[in-house]
Amino acid sequence: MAQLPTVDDVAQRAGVSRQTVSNVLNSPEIVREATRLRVQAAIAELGYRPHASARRLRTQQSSTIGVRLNPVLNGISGSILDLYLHALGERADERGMRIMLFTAHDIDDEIRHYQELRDGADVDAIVVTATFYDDPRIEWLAAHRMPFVAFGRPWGRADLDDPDRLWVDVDGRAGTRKATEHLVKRGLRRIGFLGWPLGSGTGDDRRAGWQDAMVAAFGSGEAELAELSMETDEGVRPGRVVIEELIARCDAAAHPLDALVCASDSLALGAMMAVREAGLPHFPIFGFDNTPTAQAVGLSSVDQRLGEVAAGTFELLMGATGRRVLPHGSGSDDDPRHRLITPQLVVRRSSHLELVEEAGGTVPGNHDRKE
Amino acid sequence: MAQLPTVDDVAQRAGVSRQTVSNVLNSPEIVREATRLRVQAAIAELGYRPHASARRLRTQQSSTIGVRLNPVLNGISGSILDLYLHALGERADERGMRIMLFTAHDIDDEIRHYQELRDGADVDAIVVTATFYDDPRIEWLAAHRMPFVAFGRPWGRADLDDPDRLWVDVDGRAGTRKATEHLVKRGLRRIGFLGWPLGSGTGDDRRAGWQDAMVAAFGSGEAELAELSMETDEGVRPGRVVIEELIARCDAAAHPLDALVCASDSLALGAMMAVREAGLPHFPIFGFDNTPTAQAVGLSSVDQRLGEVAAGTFELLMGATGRRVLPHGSGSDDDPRHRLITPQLVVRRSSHLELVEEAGGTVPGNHDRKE
DNA sequence: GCCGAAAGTTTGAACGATCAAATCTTCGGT
DNA sequence: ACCGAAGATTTGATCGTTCAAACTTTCGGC
Repeated sequence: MAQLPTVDDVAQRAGVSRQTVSNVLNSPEIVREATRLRVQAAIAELGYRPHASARRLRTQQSSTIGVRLNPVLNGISGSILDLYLHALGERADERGMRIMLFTAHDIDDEIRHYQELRDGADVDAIVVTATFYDDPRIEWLAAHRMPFVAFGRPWGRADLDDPDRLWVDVDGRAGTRKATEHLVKRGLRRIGFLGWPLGSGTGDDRRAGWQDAMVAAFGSGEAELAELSMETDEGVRPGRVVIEELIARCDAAAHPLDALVCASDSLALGAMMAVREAGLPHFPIFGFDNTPTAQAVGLSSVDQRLGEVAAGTFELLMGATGRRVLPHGSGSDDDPRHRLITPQLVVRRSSHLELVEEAGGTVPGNHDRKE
Repeated sequence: MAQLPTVDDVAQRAGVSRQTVSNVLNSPEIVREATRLRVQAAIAELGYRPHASARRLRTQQSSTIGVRLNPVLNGISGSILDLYLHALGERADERGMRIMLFTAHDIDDEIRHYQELRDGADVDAIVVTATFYDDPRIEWLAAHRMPFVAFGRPWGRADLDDPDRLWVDVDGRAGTRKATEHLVKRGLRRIGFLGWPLGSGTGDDRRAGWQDAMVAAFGSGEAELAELSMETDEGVRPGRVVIEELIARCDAAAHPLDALVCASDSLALGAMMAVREAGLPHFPIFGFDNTPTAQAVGLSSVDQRLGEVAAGTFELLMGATGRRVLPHGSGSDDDPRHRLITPQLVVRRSSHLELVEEAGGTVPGNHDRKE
């Protein structure tokens, strides 16, 4: 058999017509059982598989979603998008969807790709990541009625509930609150926060969670909160530098720092190095993102549960169990247009460089504890 | 304009026929200049873009390659496949190609996906990663005459030069040799190697590079090589445990260890922790893979140059400058069927936890040095 | 036993492009 | 001015599938 079998081959074999074969595949319930079984047998015998491009041409659907593969910016945390991608891939498989990747050098380039993918009927929907205030990509997608989901809230926009703006995101505030509460429960009092400069939606959100917990537990006032927190740029080095200042400041105030919650694993790693240098081997630290690095060095962190995020992405695009992408702007009113995932603590034994105290097993299992 | 424009719309606008429009797009040289300009103007005015699925149906080509997105196994080093994917994406864009991702739970599942992608004409070729001895995926692809490139040599096979087996890989041996030579040049004598258990092609290859350099520089014999090297499973913890033994062993022999070359960044990170515990703050260590983690903690490493690997992948699939995938088994005899990329050292100042000695700049630039 | 509706199946057309062959133009040579 | 070949353009068919409408069969009710 030189050629791949087509519907006609199957039809001939089963003694029915093209369309009946097509029906067996797409709406089996309207075909009489006897015929259906005969056709299915023929399909199996010939090893027939529908030709995806032909189907797409006819249905104008690709069963494919497009995702931009962002350039690796920040060493450590860049990988969370990769983890999301992995999770998306698995969920896509369950729904019979595919993922098409593309790279772009800037936003305009990305929009150019959207257009190509749309016009070529290559994708049914787009997943937009790393969204920002007044994102032109969102405007473009909405204007062209292209189905999409954003990973990341439309920070600062009034239209959080705009039915045209589907989004999934991680509730960072709940995450840092959980981390802080965990430290409070362990009897710690002076819990600091190391975050990013004010103004980034995500960063402010994570700081708010720490603040919530501190106010609830100790009724901390503005002054104390300011004394216990610092802001700096993302990265290991900035984290290390700034945390020294914070420790010094608290020591000077005669209320030494007890523990630390950070806005990212990078910052936390820097802080971890600084506290070790400062001779505080058991200083508890929480990172955020639960990156492979955190796992490797035994840093406690907040896991974003990207599997849930990916599942939410498809729910928004295709409904709870649907097998095709819903048109842009549809969706029932009782179904919210977004998903906010609550992250999970991953507590690694001493909340910092744990390995030092461990017994020397050769192939240790996973000691992470989730809560 | 409700519908997207088609070739017919453009043809009508330009006062020519369908086929002429098609020719302008696919073989412009056979169209008279005047006509070509008229058609191009019409294309621009209407914003026409060819419908990818229709083209695929007719040409039986998808301009898409399939890549399996492997599950994140080992925390740190898993990301090198992601980096490769990024690089592939950029090269694909240059060639007008797309990348389709898929996930699979095991090898059989992966082959099932191959079949689907092939039968649906979804992809023109497959990129296979993490290949191993007598890989059934390779057999399947070759048997079904599906074009493919493997990232990773067919270790242990006699058919390294089988024209049916296209592969790209990184010359790990050259990488560890370079790293070792670098340490030799810095005046170090007792340079150890921390690798994986014998029998893994990649691991043995990396060990061989270290051995090459040690023999060339010092004429090291079997005994010394054995004394200076250890094997263990991949991971931070195993690395840390084993390196303590190695240090102790060398101290006992009255020839303390001076430096270390490792088969992975994970092992190197473990080693880094161990030597710091042992009170050796300036002990030079080289990792392998140049992962984000290595970058973050200032670990010297060997960069695989995945951009080059990705470029090689497309050269093998499509020729030096081609825009379409070559059929399986084609390719001229003078063009080798593989690419072996020489990696690059990334020397971070002291070849280990550098941050400690640095001045406290707030937003430091990239201090990595490549050689 | 006939009628009509419902269920099941088939037929022709279409999706939007390219291939192969047919037709029309151009143009140099005699 | 005519011929033939090369160059440029058009026409009909086709890729494999699904849609829409036409057609055939089944079956309950009177």
